[in-house]
Amino acid sequence: MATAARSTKYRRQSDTDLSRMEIMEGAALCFESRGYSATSLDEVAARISSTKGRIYHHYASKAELFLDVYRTGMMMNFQAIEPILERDMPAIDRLKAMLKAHVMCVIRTKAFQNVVGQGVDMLRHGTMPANEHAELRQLAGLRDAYSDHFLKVLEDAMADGDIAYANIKIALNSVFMCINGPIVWFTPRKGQDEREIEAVADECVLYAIRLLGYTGDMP
Amino acid sequence: MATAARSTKYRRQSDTDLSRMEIMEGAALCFESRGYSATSLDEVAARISSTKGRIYHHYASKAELFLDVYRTGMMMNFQAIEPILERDMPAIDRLKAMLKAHVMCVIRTKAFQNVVGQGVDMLRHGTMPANEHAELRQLAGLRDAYSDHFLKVLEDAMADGDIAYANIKIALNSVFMCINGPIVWFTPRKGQDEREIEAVADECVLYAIRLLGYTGDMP
DNA sequence: ACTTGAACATACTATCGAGTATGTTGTCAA
DNA sequence: TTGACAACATACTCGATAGTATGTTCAAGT
Repeated sequence: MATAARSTKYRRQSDTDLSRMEIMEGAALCFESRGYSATSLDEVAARISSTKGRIYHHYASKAELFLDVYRTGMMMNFQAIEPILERDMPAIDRLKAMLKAHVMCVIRTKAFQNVVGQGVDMLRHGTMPANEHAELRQLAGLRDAYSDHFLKVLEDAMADGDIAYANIKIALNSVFMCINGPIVWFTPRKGQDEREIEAVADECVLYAIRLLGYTGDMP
Repeated sequence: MATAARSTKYRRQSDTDLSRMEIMEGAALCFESRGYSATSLDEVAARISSTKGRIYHHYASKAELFLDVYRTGMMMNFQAIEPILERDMPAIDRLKAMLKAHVMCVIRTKAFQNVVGQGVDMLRHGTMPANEHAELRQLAGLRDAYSDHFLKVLEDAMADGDIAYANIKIALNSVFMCINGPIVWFTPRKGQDEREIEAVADECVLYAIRLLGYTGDMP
């Protein structure tokens, strides 16, 4: 809806990124609701009122489409927290801001984040075909890098005495479970405006930092 | 390993429950690692050094096997917390005990709990074939009943002033995300004894009740 | 001891979906 | 303007797998 509808049947060469994004959005929704292997490319094509031919014109395989959705989901996450990383503020405040940004991003890009989650445990159990497996590992590296940003803020906030945890890995996992929760249980309501969504996100953030032993209150 | 190995090729009629349990354990592991639809019944059979014929002797379809694993997983959960429900103690203590029991159960029956999770969002998106869908709804009711037990303890503990939350649904979801976390991130180490597992569980419980605003310390 | 049926194993079918081969339409550069 | 190629659509192939049909072994009642 963002771009004017073309009257032509086929789209222009310069629009291939738009085409790929449309495919990815359809794929993300399908993968989210039925899972990677239960989703057929015919379904994905039907969702965007297209055909399998279009998908195979842009992607070499189903796995590559999946990986592109995965990568795009991770990019969205990075873009959400990157501006905060450079800000000069106490670790605890940076942590709060990062959590909030992450949850908002997660809610907005729910389908993509669900695919990211699927990708993570596809790697864990090695279901991907061998040729794409390498790329999957690379993307998992992205995920680790993202996680590390939170790990460092946690360490800093701990050093400042604002939070307290026993095992940082378990703590970080618990935090992520908490702030990724909306991927699983959040269902957007019709006519739900930005304020309501922010309220949900704020509550998630509150629980996440409380979990870390933070006893102050929220802004 | 609990029962002595039979020297006979086929097992006795009275052992059909044992046979079904063995099938379910293999299925749970397969479903956990590759997902429901990516798992073939030949894989499940191979995992228990058997054949598809045996599975179809006990189950009418792949979906029914899945549902039986689901049901069994839920039963394990109920059995874990049921004795605690009858105990006469302050709500906050009951909450702690229930959380601990749940996490321990979840870690011990990881594969089954993963299947429960898959079942939940299979229902949400209606992927199950229509005939088994009714049974899936029934099992979802079991899940809700289980969830309600925690919901009530939360309300009681809130009334006692021991915890504090804004939206109880979001709070409960966050708690479950936290205590179900091990299903996703826990990987059993070789030679890891009961004490170490309990330590992990205790930490999960700590984070879960901290999340609810509890500021006391743990036993 | 023999017969019936439960508990499997083996061999087959039918369908679905990933991938391919080929056809069609329109864009754009020269 | 035209021809080459990008952007698809259509029509197929082929392997994997859910489900079935049938064969085999043994346990237990009589």
